[in-house]
Amino acid sequence: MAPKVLMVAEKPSIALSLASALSGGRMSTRRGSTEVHEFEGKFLGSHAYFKVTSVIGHVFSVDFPPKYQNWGATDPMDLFEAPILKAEANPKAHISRHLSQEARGCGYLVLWLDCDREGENICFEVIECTGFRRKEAGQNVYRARFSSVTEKDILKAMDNLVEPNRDEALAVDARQEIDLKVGVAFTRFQTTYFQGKYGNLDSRVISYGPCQTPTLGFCVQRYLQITTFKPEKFWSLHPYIIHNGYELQLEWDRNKLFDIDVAAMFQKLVADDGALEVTNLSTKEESKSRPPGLNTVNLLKVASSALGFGPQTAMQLAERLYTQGFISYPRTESTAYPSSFDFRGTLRAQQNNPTWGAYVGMLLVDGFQKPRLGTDVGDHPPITPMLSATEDMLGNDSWRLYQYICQHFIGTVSPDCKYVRTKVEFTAGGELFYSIGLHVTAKGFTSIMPWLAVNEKNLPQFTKGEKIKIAKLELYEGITSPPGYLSESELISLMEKGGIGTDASIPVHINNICERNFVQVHAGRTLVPTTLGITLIRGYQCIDPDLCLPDIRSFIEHQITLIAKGQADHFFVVQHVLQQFTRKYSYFVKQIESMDALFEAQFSPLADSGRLLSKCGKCLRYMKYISAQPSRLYCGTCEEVYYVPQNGTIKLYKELVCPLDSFELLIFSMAGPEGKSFPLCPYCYNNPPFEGIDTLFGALKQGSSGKLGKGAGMPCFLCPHPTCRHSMIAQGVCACPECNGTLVLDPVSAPKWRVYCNMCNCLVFLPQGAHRITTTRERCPECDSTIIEVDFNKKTTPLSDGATLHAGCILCDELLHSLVEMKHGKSFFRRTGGRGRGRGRGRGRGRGRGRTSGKQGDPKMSFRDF
DNA sequence: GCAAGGTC
Repeated sequence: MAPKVLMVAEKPSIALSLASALSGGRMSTRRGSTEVHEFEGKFLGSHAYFKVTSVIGHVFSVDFPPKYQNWGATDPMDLFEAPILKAEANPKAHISRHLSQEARGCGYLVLWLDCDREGENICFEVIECTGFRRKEAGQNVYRARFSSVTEKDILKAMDNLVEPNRDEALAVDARQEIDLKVGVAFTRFQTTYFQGKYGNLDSRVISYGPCQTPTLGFCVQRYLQITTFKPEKFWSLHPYIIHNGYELQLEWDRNKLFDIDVAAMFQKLVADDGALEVTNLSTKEESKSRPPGLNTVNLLKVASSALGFGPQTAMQLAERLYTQGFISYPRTESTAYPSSFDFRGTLRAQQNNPTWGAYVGMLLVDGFQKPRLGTDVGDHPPITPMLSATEDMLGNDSWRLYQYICQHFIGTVSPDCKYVRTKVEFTAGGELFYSIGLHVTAKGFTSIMPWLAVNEKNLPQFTKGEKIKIAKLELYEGITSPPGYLSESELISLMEKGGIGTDASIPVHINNICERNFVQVHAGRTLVPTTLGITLIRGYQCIDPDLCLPDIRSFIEHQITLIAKGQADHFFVVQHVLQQFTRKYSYFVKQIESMDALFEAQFSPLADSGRLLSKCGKCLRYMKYISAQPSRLYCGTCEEVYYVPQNGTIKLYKELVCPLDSFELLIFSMAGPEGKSFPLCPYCYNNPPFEGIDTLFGALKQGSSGKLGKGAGMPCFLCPHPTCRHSMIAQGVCACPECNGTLVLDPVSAPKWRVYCNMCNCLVFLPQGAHRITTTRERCPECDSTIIEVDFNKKTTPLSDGATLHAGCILCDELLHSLVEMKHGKSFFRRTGGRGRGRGRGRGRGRGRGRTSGKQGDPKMSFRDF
């Protein structure tokens, strides 16, 4: 039987290209976790059956075991020596299972992962998943090394299969462990230290990372340059002449002087002379080079500085253009085109484009240029257009990015821009002056990239030795000015130079420091650090400047490169680096007070923050509500903090009190018109009073609503208190038709009365405009739902005799049922939570909510006709 | 609630 060969690429697009190239397009494709392309062909000289599939980036990512996940119970110091686990990076994609299934019965595994360290690491993840080399012998693993995804390179790689490089893969393992331990330890420590102390410190997490912190460092460094800048006056001598009808201001050879007396002395010398003598005339042909191919980082810089798109947005737009077939793969470091690149074909695709088709047609006729040599990193070719498009097809934002990519590509194969530069030199009173003229002789690529055009400047004719009267002599007084805030584009350059992040992760790091409220993006996409960002960096500078310098990344990179090159052992390198960071960490902890001194000067203590909101059940004094993230209540008397749900508004709930702990109840309203509102007791929310409540309602902890977030405690709609009128027991109406949850009455939803599910996003509108809707203690004899009482508005009451009061079951009462309307949030079809996590237990007991089947059978069915 | 790196 012909042997089976499994080939695995890093992403679906490469699997497709590979399969197409190797099969000559004769293959069959089936769906799976990722697509699988199958065909027959030759492998190592004999007939073989091929399957080509892919992963989607890394299969695994590292994390700490569960017992280290509890912030309160883990000393961050212990993280350095903690074990680490590899878990599937995207469990929903089931890549591991996919690979193991596809590998079954295969005799050969060929690894086509990207040819960089990360790719090498993924090779071993794939080997792990397929179980190759573990089961029977006779299984062979090969690594294909390809420098581009072209048919030529693919075939060449097939003929030169090698072994995967374990050292390179181990270097990545080392980086993962180091980044995890260092990042998480510092982040947890400084978050818990500062978060608990200051009220107006607006950040849920004060993160630290060997990439994000130096990135922030760059922004703050510029900020400090600006604030510490001392403007200085300077003076410059500018003679004006009128010659052959031109009025000209000449430049001074000394440019500027910072001493007015000396400048004035030169002014006098020149003025006394009164005339300028032309001492030299020179002309030179110069050229401005067309750009090399476009890589990701340069695309991001232009997108930010010229198009106003942040890196994250730019990448999203590029990604979409790529999947729609308008541009080539947008993540590449290379600026050199592969030798086989089809310039003519790529240009031809654009020759009918209404915007630049004419120019492209001209290039095709007159002959286009070979592009400049760029650097070839061996990943992907530069970013180029594929299909021609117009603005109508793409929409404004995509179009602008696409337009740039096209202009850049066409620019790379256009002629250089040629111009003549004329310099005329003068002397007067012993001082030298000059004027420069520019005359473009061939626009070249600047006709397609007009913003790079050379500005023409005409000069009149001069003759050497000629003397020209000075029309006016100006002693210009200027003042030096500080640089502007760091632009995003400058930051990207600095990161690239400092080796901070990669083309794919640079946008993520920038986004991170924005989201953590360390910097803000201002007009012109400049990055302005916040008080928090500045204080953090100044703190690191006080304690251990290494922590925020780019060298911290280069140090790690350098160390793991030793592993990659086989010059050092993985274990010892990790141990050594972690030892260094452990020392840095413990020194940082010891010295944290010097950083805290800076925080004290900028932020106000908890006791001075927030506004009085509700009474503490322990001391019966008012607690303060601190709205800065993470929003929380602070009891100054008990010195206790009670977190509340985030991303919404919180109000006192009619001075009602929790029967369990005497804390005053609050009403939390999620943002948005359909955001639900619910009561909660701050104490119960932080300390769920019923044992097992977190496992019982585990689905909520998973963030079924998204808004409550992980670790959310127990709002009243989850409370099983049998008599409190705010509990789920009292406010629950019936079972959720969508999940295992319970529909509860939104107590403050008047006049748009509604019930919502306490688990998923199911929303049911009750009779609108009613004066009052309340739950009763009665249950429906048919379906066991809670009977609700509706007090209709006098004017709009649907009751025949003008009565306003009506009680009934929303499922079985004909009138109520006809007035009820079901809505969903976005995820109609998604079952959040999932069944069988222990929920349902304890529910339906006592005043069960419609789970017991009445004559209608499954209550879900009754929602069909809503 | 935490890092950085893939890719979607």
